[in-house]
Amino acid sequence: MEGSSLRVRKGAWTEEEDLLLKKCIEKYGEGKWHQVPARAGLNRCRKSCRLRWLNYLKPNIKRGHFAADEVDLIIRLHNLLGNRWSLIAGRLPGRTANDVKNYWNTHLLKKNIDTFSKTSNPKSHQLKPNTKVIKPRPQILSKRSFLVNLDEYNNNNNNNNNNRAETSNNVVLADCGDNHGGYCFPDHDEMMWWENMMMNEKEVDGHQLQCSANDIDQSVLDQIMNEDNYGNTMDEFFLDEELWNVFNP
DNA sequence: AATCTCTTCAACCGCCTCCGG
DNA sequence: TCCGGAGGCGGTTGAAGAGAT
Repeated sequence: MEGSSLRVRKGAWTEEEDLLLKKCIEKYGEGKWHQVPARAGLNRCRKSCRLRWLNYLKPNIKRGHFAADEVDLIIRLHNLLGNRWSLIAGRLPGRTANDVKNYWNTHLLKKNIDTFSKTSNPKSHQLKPNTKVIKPRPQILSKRSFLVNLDEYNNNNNNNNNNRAETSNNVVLADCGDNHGGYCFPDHDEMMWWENMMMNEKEVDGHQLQCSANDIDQSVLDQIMNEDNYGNTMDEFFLDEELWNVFNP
């Protein structure tokens, strides 16, 4: 059992340990966490190293107060996704899942509880008591299975109406996370996609997932299929009922 | 000044999923 | 098919600092 060894150090990290870890990641890159403690000369378990890097040492991590627009986004995404902190954090550049979770628990959770008990202002961005949180089912696809299934999916649509753009299938999202080495939607497309989804909150609450297949440009799909890196690790695909069935016959 | 209480957030823990042997 | 190891995630804890009494 990890962390049960008496020899493994726990607790707050020292500057020296941070430095060792940083140098190790710079030299060998992220990943292979089981090798990191030995490589870095650290008396820490792999999980501790990974966490320290992802939540604290990694470059571009944004520290300090959450801006109003970030808070707004967190509230909206939490409405949609529930406690899927890594997904939410993935839409907030520089913020980690731990940061978002902590912020929610310390700042927003209390607010929501207060809001529930005092008011039901429809214009409020606070969680509505009866909001049904969408919990999309994650599907992990390797490059191979993604391409096969995508092919099947397109064939089905082509058979039906010969025009993907007219399909009613709804793709929910492709989570690329930040560190998976997999495909990410280009910023603009991704932003538009999320904006689109969140602008349609009413239907989302009614469980109709929002991004139809024609919202994802063919060029984006082409890029997925040509992306060499895609699928070496895995990305999650969240699918609506119909598309889920296509991918899981 | 001392003590108590509250808040924050870094870090840990346990669980789940995937992959490779 | 099974099993163990690795990566990753969400929930929880506890130390440290801030504020109140």
